Amino acid sequence: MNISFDIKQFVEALENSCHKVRKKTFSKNEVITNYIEKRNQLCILLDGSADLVRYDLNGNRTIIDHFSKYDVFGEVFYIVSTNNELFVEAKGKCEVLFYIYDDIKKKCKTNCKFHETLTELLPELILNKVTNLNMRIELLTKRSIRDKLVGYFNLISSMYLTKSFSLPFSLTDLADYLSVDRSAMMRELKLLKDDGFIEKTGNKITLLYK
Amino acid sequence: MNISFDIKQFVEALENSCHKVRKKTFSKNEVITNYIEKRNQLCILLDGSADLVRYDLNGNRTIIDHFSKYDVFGEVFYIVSTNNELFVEAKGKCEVLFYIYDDIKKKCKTNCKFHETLTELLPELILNKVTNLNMRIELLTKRSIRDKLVGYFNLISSMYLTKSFSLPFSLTDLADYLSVDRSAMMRELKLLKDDGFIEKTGNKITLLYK
DNA sequence: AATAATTTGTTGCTTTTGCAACAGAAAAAA
DNA sequence: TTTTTTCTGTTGCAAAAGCAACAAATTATT
Repeated sequence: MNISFDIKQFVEALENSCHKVRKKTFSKNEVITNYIEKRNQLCILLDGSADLVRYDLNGNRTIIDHFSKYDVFGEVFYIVSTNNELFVEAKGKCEVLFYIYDDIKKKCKTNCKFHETLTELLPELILNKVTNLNMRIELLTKRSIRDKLVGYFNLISSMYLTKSFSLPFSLTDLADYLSVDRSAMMRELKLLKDDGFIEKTGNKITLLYK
Repeated sequence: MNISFDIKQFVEALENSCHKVRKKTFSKNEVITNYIEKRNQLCILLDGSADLVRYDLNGNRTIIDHFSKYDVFGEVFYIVSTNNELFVEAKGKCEVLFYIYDDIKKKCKTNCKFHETLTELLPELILNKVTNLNMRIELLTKRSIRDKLVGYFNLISSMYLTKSFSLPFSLTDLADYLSVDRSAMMRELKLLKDDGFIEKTGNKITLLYK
């Protein structure tokens, strides 16, 4: 996305701020943070990729959100309801910046550059988030697995500006992201292939339509 | 929600701003606005209720979002992709404020009170939006109609702080909101009733569990 | 390099959901 | 008030999705 430059500014300002910011490194499958009521943490993924995951009472795993470089997450962006364990897990080596959001409102006495950058960039940062959430909702409201898959492929395709791409997810994770049964999704992928809509080798997809 | 006071401030500042703000009234079923690429309009619903609606290629109607007093909407919160007609329709008499977002960034020369209030309140406004979107996603990721219904009821119940409430939707609209077939939803509602989980008279629901 | 763990691909069977159609109730319009 | 329109409630049947189980392939770990 074209906000990466702004984010760099933001991160720099945050790191040089008068407030306490923690930076930490994680390796694959480690839990980066879990969402706790009222804490209002704001995290920035400086490097790597991670998933926001929930397990429901039936043991179904859902990938609520997928984060890559410079994405933001934390309770700031999510009201935590007690009956859902939410946590962010690293998909590989990750570098993460932690910050408590509430401090942003309390103006520091020295009126540092940090607050200036923050108030300027935060809305844009969050709007970017909103856009992602809306795209997600658009996918989830599709009525069939096929429509979800095609919708997702179109999204990736228009993001990378190519009809041929590797999925940023494993197929198992993609099913959890689209909130469908994995084997049913595999079946549908095969049908899409048989019907000549896509080509598929491993998790490399080529769109043949339009 | 507890942001209504802040929104009032916001609206006041907006109306007295140095920029062009349009206010307009709509009656039931009128189209308040449709989402147009790159316009970046920001709207505030001053009174009434309205739905953000999409019709897909198969003619399925989906209620993407439901707005009530002081909710914000517009392209600012949505990247418009060409293959989806998105519009907001009034569910009854509505009063709406229109504003073009891009003007917010361009600081006016006179450094008016408006910009101050705006930069202060906007992040909070949008965060509120994010929270709603996340709740929506949580509902949509539920794997069955029953889970979606129960999830939705729990939400309403905890919002109104009562186990007995009238649905803010017609049942037809609720199905579109949960993105499921209406008759299948009706069937599931009946099963929930038969299983003793809920009581239902018209669109008044009472939760019997917990 | 060998072993263990995870992911992919497939399938038969069951359950859930969607579709279509219709009658009655309720709400809106004339 | 009467008529028209929309919404609710129901059902049989068809289609889609979920579940479970397993082998093959791929990827990590030792």
